[in-house]
Amino acid sequence: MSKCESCIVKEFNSLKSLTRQELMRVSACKTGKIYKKGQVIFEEGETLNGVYCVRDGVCKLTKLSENGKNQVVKLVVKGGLLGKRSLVTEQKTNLSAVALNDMEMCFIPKSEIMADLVKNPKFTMDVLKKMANDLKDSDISLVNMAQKSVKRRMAEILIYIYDNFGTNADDYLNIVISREDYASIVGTATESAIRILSQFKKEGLISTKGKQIKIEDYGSLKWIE
Amino acid sequence: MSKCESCIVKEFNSLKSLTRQELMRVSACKTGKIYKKGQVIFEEGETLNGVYCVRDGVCKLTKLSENGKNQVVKLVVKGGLLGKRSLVTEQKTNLSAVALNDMEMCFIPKSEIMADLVKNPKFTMDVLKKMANDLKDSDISLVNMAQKSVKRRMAEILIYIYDNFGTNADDYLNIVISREDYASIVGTATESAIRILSQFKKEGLISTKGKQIKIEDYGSLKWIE
DNA sequence: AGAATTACATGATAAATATCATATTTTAAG
DNA sequence: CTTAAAATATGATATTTATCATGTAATTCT
Repeated sequence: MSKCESCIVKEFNSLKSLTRQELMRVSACKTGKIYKKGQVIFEEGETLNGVYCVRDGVCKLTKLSENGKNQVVKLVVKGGLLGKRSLVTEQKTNLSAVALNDMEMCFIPKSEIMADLVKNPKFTMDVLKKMANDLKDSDISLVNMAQKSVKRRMAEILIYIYDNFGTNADDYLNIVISREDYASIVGTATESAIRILSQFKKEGLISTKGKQIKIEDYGSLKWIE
Repeated sequence: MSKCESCIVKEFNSLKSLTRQELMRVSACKTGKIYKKGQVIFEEGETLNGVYCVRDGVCKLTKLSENGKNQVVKLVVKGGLLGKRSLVTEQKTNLSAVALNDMEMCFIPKSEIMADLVKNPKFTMDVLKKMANDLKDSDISLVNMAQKSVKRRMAEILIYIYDNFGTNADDYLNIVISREDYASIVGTATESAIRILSQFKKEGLISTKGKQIKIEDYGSLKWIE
């Protein structure tokens, strides 16, 4: 397993603000973990005793609603850090994490990283900034959810995935998820999600191959409605 | 104007984690501000050069949606601190703040408080924790917005206001806001908000006197649907 | 106090979305 | 490879919510 000091993945998260010395210490105590598609990384209500650093793959962060449906709150890819909030607040996690494809992660015990959080102001400030940004994103999501139509939200998540996670060689979106997941991101019934994707297909905005989706008309999708 | 060192309001926010010395410095440079009902404290996109500490009154934090409607993201009362995010990220604010009734606030210049944020780990950790909690609340709001009916959301905001901000001597909710604001909190059309409140009234769950609302049947409201 | 503005209320109707039913296709398991 | 299970698709219908219209009550202004 590669050492934290030389790991490029950390460039995308707060760990980059640690000193070389701190990184070596973290590296020594981290453990690598592999998760298969569909596997639960942690469950809402669990006590996390560390943070997870995503080296490869994608996972969804979900929250259970009172009506029993799971809502996807965020997608996390390479470089993402899971469990920041629980690290800071000492509370049980309020989200579940589930692998959307095969994943490779590093687990860093809380005890190790907490010391740095208190002692290294650069690291603390970086975590603080990341958290502030998450909060901003969350506000945006809230407004989208409250004010936009399901069709619009679906178009936006497709654009979001395209912009942030890119496409493979055949131009299909890199992130491949079920219609049920799309429904749970957008906050609608699975059938409604399917219907809207079918409609997009008929209108030539997207095309599909199995679960894979290709964006055919970015502009129209972006400015839909 | 009272000194920060002896101000009880700060007990509700991160300022309580400052040392006596730091508080005296903050106190020396803070300015008091009065806002009338309906007055804009700051507007989305503005550069904030400090944080606001709410001494009295209530304000709403809103975000403009692309469709031109304002969405209320949060209500802030005595003890609340506005502008934390902008302080930390050095970005322009992503929310507007509008007074819902007459307010009394203290404004603390950024320059003064930033030094403490970097030097005082206890203060930094406290801001971090507050931010983490805001994030958790935001996730909950997102799920509510995505998965619950307008009626349910309306019931919940009434319960929320009752639980968090209390009632006056006549048992009417302390926070008095227009139906339009209710609509913008719940994320619905003003007419729909009005209709639902009328329905609640018919069902004996609430009663009203002008804009004031009294919760008559907390239990039924809480478990509605 | 009276006029004007704004907020509240409610009906009628349209549009969006959910739910239930039932095929069909795709994927996974043996 | 075959079969069972799961995911996708689509119709029919019900429910929820938005929009438009119009009237009444409450506030504000002068």
